[in-house]
Amino acid sequence: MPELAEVEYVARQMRATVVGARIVRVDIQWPGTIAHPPPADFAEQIVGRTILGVDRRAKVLLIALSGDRVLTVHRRMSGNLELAEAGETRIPLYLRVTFALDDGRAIHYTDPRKFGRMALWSAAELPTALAAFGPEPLSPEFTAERLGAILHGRGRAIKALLLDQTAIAGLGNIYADEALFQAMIHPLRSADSLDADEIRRLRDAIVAVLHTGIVHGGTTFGRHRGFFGEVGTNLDHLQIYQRTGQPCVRCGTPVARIIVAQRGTHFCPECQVL
DNA sequence: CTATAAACCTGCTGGC
DNA sequence: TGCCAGCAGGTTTATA
Repeated sequence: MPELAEVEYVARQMRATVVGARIVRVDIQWPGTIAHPPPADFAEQIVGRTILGVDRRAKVLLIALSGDRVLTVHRRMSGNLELAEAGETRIPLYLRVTFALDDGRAIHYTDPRKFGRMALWSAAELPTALAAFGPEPLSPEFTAERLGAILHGRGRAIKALLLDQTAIAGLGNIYADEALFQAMIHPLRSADSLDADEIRRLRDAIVAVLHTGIVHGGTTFGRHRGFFGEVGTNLDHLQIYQRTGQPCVRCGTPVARIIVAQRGTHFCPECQVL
């Protein structure tokens, strides 16, 4: 599923390939994808604008357009952005939105489950649209001290807090499980029960698993694809997620699975004790 | 503040 | 072999 690492990887690919191109047509195959403004206005307000940059906040892709507009894309569960080269006429399965570029190429947004959402904002509106997110885990401000302040006084399970986008931005089910395993912390531990050493380990583990994910083009467990349609290979580097019953890579104990915050949660009962 | 559930969707898996 | 219930999970909204 597209979490921070998957979105960041595609943002970098797009930055290198479509910045400078002008969008000459927007076709909306499934209007439900467009959250704001109404689909007809969305298309009309984008046509003619040039892509100036591509960035990311949390799991949201930010495409800066000329005229002080920003196109936001949240892929949710199954959305993908893929480049179609000039002359490519094949229409991909589950196509929801198409952005035709002035050089004949196109950006295809596919999304089988239709959970993903796009919106167009003025540069002035953008901060409000993104206001609820917590700190970026890959930014310099995400120190052990900062994480400690986030956990302080919170009685929730640490895994539930890691998934809370207003606490920390960008972690999803895969990388939350991986970070907790690497830091050797049980997912049901109360957030404010972590000591200073555990907080430091968790901070370092979060940064490490995200960097690993980005380097390998993201985790393709379900449908994630890169901008060129390629699969991410980070699945080969996961140590705990979806390994229920298999031996723990650290101690050999079978990996356990429980439900935390309504999510399948994988951990080693020997390395991660309550 | 916290927990829980439902809703949004559809492909896929497992049980019978 | 074929059918179908149930699962998967990011986010929002509602309820307790």
